[in-house]
Amino acid sequence: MGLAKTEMFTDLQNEISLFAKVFGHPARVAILQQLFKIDACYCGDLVNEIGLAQPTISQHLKELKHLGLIKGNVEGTSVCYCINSENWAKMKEVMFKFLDQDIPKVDCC
Amino acid sequence: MGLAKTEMFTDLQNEISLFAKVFGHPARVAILQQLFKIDACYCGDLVNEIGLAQPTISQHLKELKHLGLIKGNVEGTSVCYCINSENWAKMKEVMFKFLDQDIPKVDCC
DNA sequence: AATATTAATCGTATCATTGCAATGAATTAA
DNA sequence: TTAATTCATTGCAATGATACGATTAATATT
Repeated sequence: MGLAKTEMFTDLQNEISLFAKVFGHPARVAILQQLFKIDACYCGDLVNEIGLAQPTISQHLKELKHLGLIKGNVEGTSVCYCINSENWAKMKEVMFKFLDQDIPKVDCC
Repeated sequence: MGLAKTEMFTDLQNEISLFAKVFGHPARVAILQQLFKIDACYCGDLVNEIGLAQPTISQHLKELKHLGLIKGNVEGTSVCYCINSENWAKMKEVMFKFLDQDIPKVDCC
């Protein structure tokens, strides 16, 4: 069906999967890495840096913005993007807790 | 096109996105949480715990196994799954480095 | 005003993902 | 041997994701 049955999972499980999903494409990973590398970045710079078409980059930026991980600031005809520090920290906490669980001592396999 | 152009990204970017993609579904998050909670877990237990059909769970398990994050051990007619500690640690290191980047002091927005 | 620049949106083609019924494979129990 | 149990695999239908050309919207420049 291509549709995750979110109603049968906990809020935390859905939250983790939503964050993970947005990192599940190399273009969005590349965008975020670039935003970390240089403090502010214009959409056009990302189009040049990454080899995808402008509408494609714009769409990926939209998803990152929708999840609150980046902010966009209109400056004339161009738009400056940057990491949303507060939300990134919140996301990091959620993901760290999930990834950093204690691995069981007993190994069944 | 529904197809990520992996060739235009770095190995690290592709690796991060592959790990993230597998966490991008709440069922797989739930499976992993259960495997952390109880040391060993049979496929049937997961089908009961999570409300999805057996073939669906089996498919999610296959993806987790394919990425090396879990191991499966056949015991008679049932199969016991558990976390692959070594690979989980490797994955954690990669994801931590990505998530834990220094947030730029300068905020453009 | 006319043009140029930048980025968002729309529409669409294509491939991926999800979910499950049906079936098959392997082992165990009777 | 037959039946039951457990899980993997197959095949299909439905939905989601990706990419981009064409267009639109907004601002800046001339």
